[in-house]
Amino acid sequence: MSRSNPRVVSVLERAGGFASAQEVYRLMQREGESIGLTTVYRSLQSLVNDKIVDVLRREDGEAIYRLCGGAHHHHLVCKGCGETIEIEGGAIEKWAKTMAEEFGFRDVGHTAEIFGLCPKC
Amino acid sequence: MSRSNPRVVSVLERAGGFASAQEVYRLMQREGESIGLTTVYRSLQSLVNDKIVDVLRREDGEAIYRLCGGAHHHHLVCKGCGETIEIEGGAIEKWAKTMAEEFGFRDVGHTAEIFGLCPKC
DNA sequence: GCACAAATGAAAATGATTTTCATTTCCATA
DNA sequence: TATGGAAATGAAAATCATTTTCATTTGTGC
Repeated sequence: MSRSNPRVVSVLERAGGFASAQEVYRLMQREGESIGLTTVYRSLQSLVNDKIVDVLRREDGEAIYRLCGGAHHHHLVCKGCGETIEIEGGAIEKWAKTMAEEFGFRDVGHTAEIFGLCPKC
Repeated sequence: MSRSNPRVVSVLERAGGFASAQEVYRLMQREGESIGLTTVYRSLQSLVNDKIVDVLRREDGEAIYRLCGGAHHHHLVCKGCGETIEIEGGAIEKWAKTMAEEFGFRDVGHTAEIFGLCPKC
């Protein structure tokens, strides 16, 4: 079994928000780190098992990972040009917690994104 | 462009809850319906466009579909067993509107989902 | 019947993820 | 310092859902 790889953690830290396995791999390549795609996948799985990393899914089904506990934010995405603005969740955090409690859910995370046309488009 | 296929709708009705494209296909085969996998995918996409069908993702990334009332709602999804509860957005609707206005976005929609472990898992 | 657009589906392509398997790296102990 | 085995690694192949291609079929109005 492969161990949680500190180099992968480091990349996730620098990536800030979410990153897919493929993105982590590409980033490490670009930075001259020598690592195989297989190892990236195994490290991420291991990190998820250890609850160091959170996994969820993009709209297209690709798995995306982020460090747990790190401050998280949401996105305002332009349908026209793709510009993305990071925004605060505000009321959402409370909403998620309330809903989860109401239905007895534990170990809870959430996603929320807003999309529309930005002023330029 | 392919049209929303009533035979696919019918299968989703009989399936009750969620079904993946592959499952819909297998079900139709088993029932002697002559249909191609490609057509199943196209029909489901079309149904999603028309907001007749809801799509979300299994833990493994496979897309699953089900008929939905059409009313705008959000999901509370169990990471363990996949059980899904439809919940009200409440504060989110206002949050999305506020954020969009703040940045001058028009024509705005949003997604929000909560995931965690349900009481049984 | 005829032409033309839409629908269909088989097969190939795509892309993420997993598996296989041979090799390399670690590490404890002789 | 050897050495033997366990864990880690990664290249390449396999898997599997989904999409694309493209040739054929179906339906509809004239």
